[in-house]
Amino acid sequence: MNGFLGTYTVSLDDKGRLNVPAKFKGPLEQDSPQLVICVTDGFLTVFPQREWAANEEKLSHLNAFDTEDRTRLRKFYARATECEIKSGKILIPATQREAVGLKKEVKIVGMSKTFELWDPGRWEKEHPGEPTVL
Amino acid sequence: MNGFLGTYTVSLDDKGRLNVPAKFKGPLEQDSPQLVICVTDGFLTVFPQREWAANEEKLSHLNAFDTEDRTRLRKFYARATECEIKSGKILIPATQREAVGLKKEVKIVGMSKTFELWDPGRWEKEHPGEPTVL
DNA sequence: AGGATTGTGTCAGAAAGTGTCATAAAGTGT
DNA sequence: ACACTTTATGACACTTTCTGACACAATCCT
Repeated sequence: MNGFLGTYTVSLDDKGRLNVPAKFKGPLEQDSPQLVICVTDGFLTVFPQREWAANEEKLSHLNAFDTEDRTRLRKFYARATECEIKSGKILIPATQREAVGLKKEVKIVGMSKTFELWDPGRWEKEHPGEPTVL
Repeated sequence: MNGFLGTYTVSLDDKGRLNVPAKFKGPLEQDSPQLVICVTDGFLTVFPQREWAANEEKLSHLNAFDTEDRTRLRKFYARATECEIKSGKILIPATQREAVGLKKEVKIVGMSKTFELWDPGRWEKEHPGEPTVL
């Protein structure tokens, strides 16, 4: 498996659940249904559990008693949520949806180890003419 | 489990009890209902029992006869209280609520091993534009 | 002791999250 | 091009979680 590749357009259902494309479903479900969704600059980044842990590892040198370090940790942790694929769908918490303006339609963009969720409008604005592949 | 993640807005009930979000409840209750709440710079830090013990361990090398070390120890111990989750709620002592200006609404901010409680006003002032995730 | 304050358990209604299924659409093999 | 399989969508019923409120217990104060 080569990681998450391609750009899809999928829909959220009435409760804000993402219909995960079959190609992403496999890797996610067999590894572990757990994942972490993090608000980045105007879009959401989805980390499979293992990948999140790897990133967290990189912060382990920071000192939770130091005010500045704590601020950095907060940036990381405060914007994240733990989620799960259930019945092939991922519920994106309402607040995260709102934070990046997700409505009914969502662009899913593979980034190998992780993938991103974009509002199609914002995606087009920041990546004009980018084809939707797959 | 990835520890405490995300930013929530929850309410205190009429007696000042924090309604703990379900995602935080599990870890807290299964580990042990005991926890320690500590006044930090303008907000409260909540340590699950085990995490408190781990931090205490780290401070054990400090010298109780050294003036500076004593000051640091005091910061840690004098501002802390032992609390408990009961019926899924944590009673925040009135003095701690007042110390950091908590009113009806509270921001809960996950910090992995611990989590923080902020007055929304102060949170927004110190973290402008930070999304409320979850 | 009496009254006030603070702490605790519980519950009902509202809101949010979850499982499942029928239909529609897309992809596959012959 | 056809029949068949897989995948995506939308809808519905159901469950869990959150909130605010109430009643009662414990504690403090004079």
